[in-house]
Amino acid sequence: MSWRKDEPGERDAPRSYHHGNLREALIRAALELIARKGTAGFTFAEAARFAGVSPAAPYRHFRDRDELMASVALRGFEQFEAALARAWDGGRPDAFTALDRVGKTYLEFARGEPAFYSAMFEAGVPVAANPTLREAGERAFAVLRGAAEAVCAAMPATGRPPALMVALHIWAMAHGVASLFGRGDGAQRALPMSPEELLEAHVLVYLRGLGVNAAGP
Amino acid sequence: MSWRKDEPGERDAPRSYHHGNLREALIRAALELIARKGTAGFTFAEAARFAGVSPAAPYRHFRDRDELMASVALRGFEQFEAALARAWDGGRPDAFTALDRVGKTYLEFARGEPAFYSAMFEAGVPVAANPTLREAGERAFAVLRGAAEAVCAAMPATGRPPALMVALHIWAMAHGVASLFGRGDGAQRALPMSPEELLEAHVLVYLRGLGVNAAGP
DNA sequence: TGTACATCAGTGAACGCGCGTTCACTGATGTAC
DNA sequence: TGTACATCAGTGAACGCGCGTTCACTGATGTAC
Repeated sequence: MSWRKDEPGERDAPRSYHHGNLREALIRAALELIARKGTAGFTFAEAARFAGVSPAAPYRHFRDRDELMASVALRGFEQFEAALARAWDGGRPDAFTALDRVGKTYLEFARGEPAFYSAMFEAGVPVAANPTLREAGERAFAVLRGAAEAVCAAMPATGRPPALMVALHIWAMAHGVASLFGRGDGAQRALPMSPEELLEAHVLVYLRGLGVNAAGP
Repeated sequence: MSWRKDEPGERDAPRSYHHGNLREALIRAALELIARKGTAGFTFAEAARFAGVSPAAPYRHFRDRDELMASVALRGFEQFEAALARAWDGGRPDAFTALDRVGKTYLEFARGEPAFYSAMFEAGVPVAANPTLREAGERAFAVLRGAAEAVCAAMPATGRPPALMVALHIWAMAHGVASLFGRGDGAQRALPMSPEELLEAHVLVYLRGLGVNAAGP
């Protein structure tokens, strides 16, 4: 058609016959379309249109829509891991302060990246069946696992709960609050407090139940 | 075509020109199709085919696919409420035993009724924007709220947490564990314990954190 | 009890549309010499 | 430095398909008298 794109959002380089980085552009197109219309209302053809290429072009990079979707989820897990690791920051200045940051980051990701979040947790992408995806998910979980280990290490040695269980509980709390109350879109419920406050209180009660004094020395 | 249906699953009455209860049949068809292929892979036309009627027939009962989807979610909330209320059973023989049953029932529903669960929580149905749906969701939540109140009533009057917060926390724990680990389909992660055990331990630690001795007298 | 009529649930044929997918192609890029 | 060639990313036209939606219709049901 022309040298210009049909859609905005891809201004990085002047288009030539070769796109340059269509694979990336398609992932970003998918993200944008999922954010706009949910995981259901997003098609391979539309992603191509959004990226400004012919409907046949995506086939050079993805076998089908599902593979593109899986790539979005993979990218999501990678960014999720990075965000959580940044928040954890080696457990500085102490495990409880850092854990609180991790919780807030979890909620922030769910709200700020609803497309990633949907692709990772709600779109029915078969994470367990895809080794690359599963490992990316496990790397993200490993951050929570590390945090749980630090929390457990702060407990008296007798009666320490298994760190893995604590990590799974932390994950469930963050995921539960994020899914139910912390999405950007309309799935909001009226709440007497913010999701952040709700999660913070939840973790505090939980840690107290473990026998930890999270308020610090 | 013939007197027989194209698909099994609808044998209740011998079909005549009038279906008899097409509205019900369409909801059940939607459930079956969602269970098979997820919320995305289910169409209005296919639901009609599954119910054994022409593609125009559903328009007598639902404005469009979204309205059918919302009806599925509504039915889901109703059944969810009923199941939770049955499990709670007025808090007998004591709040903690009953709460444990409620948690197990939450997980059982998520696993046993994945189509309802998806429609209610993952399909992007705008629950908050639809009064009927929202109220049905609130009635289901009210069961958890009642359980939380009973748990709080078992605490010493000084330092009782707000029952609403406790209810939201219970919801988040159950929902988090169910969503992450307790779905029937492939979204399973390898776990060192069953979702039921994980949730039970989670609630126990949480209650201990509230200062409650859930092990009973 | 029987007949006439209004109602309305479901029919079936038709339509336009966008999607997924394929194909032979073409233009840009990189590399060997 | 320049030329020839291989590679391959993206084109654009084409297709079959199923979906959503509409329409005038028809058969079943219920009700008034």
